[in-house]
Amino acid sequence: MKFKKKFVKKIKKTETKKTKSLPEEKKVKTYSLVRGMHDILPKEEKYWKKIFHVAEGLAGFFQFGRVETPLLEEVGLFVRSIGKGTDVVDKEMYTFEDVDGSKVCMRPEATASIARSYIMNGMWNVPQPVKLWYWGPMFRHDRPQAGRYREFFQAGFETLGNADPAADAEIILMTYNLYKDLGIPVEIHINSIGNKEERERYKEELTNYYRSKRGYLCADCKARLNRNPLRLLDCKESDCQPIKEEAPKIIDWLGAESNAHFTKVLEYLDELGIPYNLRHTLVRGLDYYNNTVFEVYTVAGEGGAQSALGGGGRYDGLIEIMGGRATPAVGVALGIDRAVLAWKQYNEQNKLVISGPDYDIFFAQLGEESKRVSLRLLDGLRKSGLKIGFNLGKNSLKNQMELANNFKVPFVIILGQKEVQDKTAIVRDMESGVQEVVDQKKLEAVIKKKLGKL
RNA sequence: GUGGCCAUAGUUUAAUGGUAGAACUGCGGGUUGUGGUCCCGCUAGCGAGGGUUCGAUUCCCUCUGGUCACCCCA
Repeated sequence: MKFKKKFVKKIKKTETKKTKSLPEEKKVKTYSLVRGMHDILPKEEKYWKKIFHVAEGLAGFFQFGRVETPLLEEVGLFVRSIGKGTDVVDKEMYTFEDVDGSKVCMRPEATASIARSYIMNGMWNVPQPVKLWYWGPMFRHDRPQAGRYREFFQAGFETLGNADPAADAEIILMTYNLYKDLGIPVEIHINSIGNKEERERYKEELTNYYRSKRGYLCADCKARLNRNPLRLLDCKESDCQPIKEEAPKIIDWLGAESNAHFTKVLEYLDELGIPYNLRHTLVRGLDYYNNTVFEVYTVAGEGGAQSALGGGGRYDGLIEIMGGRATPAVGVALGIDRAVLAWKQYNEQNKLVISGPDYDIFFAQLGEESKRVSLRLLDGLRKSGLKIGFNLGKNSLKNQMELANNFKVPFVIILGQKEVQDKTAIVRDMESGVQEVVDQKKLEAVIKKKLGKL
């Protein structure tokens, strides 16, 4: 990191020098990011690493195998699964022609790829259910905002081949635990949208209801009435709220089977002590969902439109639509960028610091001779498990002490000419300033003892 | 995709129709074997293009990017 920074600086310096010395020369072009793309810098890494670690741990315990599907897929895969008429497919896909003329796109989500993989790899021939999880970048050409990027990371858990409500509960439990373990306060919103027939009947009912109120609707809602009636329930226009309140609820249109499934899911959640909000206006934007749908929202931060951290539900029809055997499935997709954002906001609000000192100790070297053996000594300590800070680019001890101080390490190893000769090293206690000469062979043991790691 | 707001060093910012000052960070120094404070120095900037003007960082337009709301979603 230090090295990289320096290196960049150097390059920049020579560039500006060049342009300055040649007055008529054009300026060196600088690059900006492609819209909606962003760098994830080392500074952020502790958040990403921790989230990945927790997700991986959950996947491990609940026996989800990691699957890595390609970033590039056939366009048709998503058109078929997510559905024509959805924004994701119609407006937001990065679609282009491959070199051979075939139409491909950057995946906007992973569930369709998982379904494809399940079918292609004949996963119905292994003991069911098949539980898979993933972590990787997705691409949607949406208008960027804080917490909404065109390249963004999602993690997801998918259970294929299990129709039991317990599978739904397991997925929701994992979702809830992920944020709970991180310390991000969240709430789960849940609803059931029944099966296709129930939904169609409900849509009709809803449309009829809204038609009767047509005169009182906002312009957006009038458009939604024809285009995507379920979206009427999402309207935030204050004039439409009373109409929304009175609107028929999908839950009242569920058949016995769907109802029983949903009831069981809720029973599981009660048993698990997971708080949830029944939200009858919750309908998800992708076509493949049925029965259970849920979303997870952070209650940290300003709220804002980007407070949805993830969402998922059941998609019992998807595998069949995609050409496989009828296979019930349930899953969740979690927005990692948003989790990072929410977590950072939450920590800031509550003045929490998530990392301790960067290193256990700092290694300082002084003089040519010492520098030469330093790397060797450091490498010797590599397997000790100690986190050691060092900077062989610095030559003055003063500078290195300053660094050690910035890193807030409790101890510094000092290796000078004299110590090289004697095959010793100095261990300095930064708190008290007390120094001790230690045989190089005993260095690891002495430090570990001081750090209480033995 | 629609609309509003914004754009000065790495970061946070100041001022100005005559090309910019500061703080923090970074690098170096305060006699080359010792940190936290203090002092000094150095590096580094007007997002891009066009227009108005004798002259634009400043005014206007376009683009780009950010941000917010909508749409939608993670």
